[in-house]
Amino acid sequence: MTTRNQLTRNQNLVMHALDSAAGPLSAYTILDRLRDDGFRAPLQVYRALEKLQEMGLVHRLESINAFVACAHPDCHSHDMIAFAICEKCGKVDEFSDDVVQERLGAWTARHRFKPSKTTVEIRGHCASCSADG
Amino acid sequence: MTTRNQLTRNQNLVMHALDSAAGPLSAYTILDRLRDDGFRAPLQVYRALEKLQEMGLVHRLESINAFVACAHPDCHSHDMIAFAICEKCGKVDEFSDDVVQERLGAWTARHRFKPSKTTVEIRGHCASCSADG
DNA sequence: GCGTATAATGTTATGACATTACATCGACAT
DNA sequence: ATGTCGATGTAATGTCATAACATTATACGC
Repeated sequence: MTTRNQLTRNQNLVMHALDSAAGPLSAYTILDRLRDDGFRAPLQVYRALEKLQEMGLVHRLESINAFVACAHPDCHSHDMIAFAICEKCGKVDEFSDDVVQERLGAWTARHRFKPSKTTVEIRGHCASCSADG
Repeated sequence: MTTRNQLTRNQNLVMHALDSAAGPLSAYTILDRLRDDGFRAPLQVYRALEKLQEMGLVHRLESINAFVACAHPDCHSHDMIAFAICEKCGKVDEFSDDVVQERLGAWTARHRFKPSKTTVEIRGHCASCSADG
């Protein structure tokens, strides 16, 4: 976690907000939670999030416009990360699948498509939430 | 294409706007293009889009907040559809992959996760755009 | 035809998410 | 001290999506 120590104040605050959260947070929710720390404008959050994403410490969930702390020690080891997002409780499971990665890679290679970012997000109900009803 | 004939006026207009477009359109772009046809408010577009998506005639691209006409005669034949989206020219390729579907299905089954919607979107540069530079 | 239930539409306002533009500050090398 | 570069502060604006409520169209049993 060498990168972790080089974070700026704002990046640290945002990272901590995500770490302490049970699930993903929207940028504006993060903003609200950091009001007492001096945050005033969305841009302070978005700028920090951008850097944290570059460092692989945070992921953006495209399908729900929210951000989540990376669950793995170092996410840079995978190109593609998949998410299972519970629409009831908000819990997010992060996983990677080499076969999926391979297949998508095969498609892009075959079509000479140069991928820059791949999104795999499954929304639904997690085990405990679908048990509830 | 039986469903196609049962579309309402608004649904028809939105469908036609997407059909005539080279690539995906945002809801507000659709709205602008339908001003002359009497469209005034975003909701007219969003309501039509919602129905068209239910019928499988239109897909929403989560990662770019845009909508695209389905490329296949009947998309209901697949649970999961993947998209390759060119960030330069906007071209979208739609495909499905049984192996990917299988693997994601295996993961959700193993974790007793009940999926409702799955998003697979690859952003990058298409063949012709990456050739350009 | 007539009443009625249901779906679709029109309109205004508002909520939610994200970026542009520009000024300032701090660390650091020259 | 000064130029440079990255981070920050702030206001304004742009973009995407839905809530709430009134009205109109359509289908269907009688």
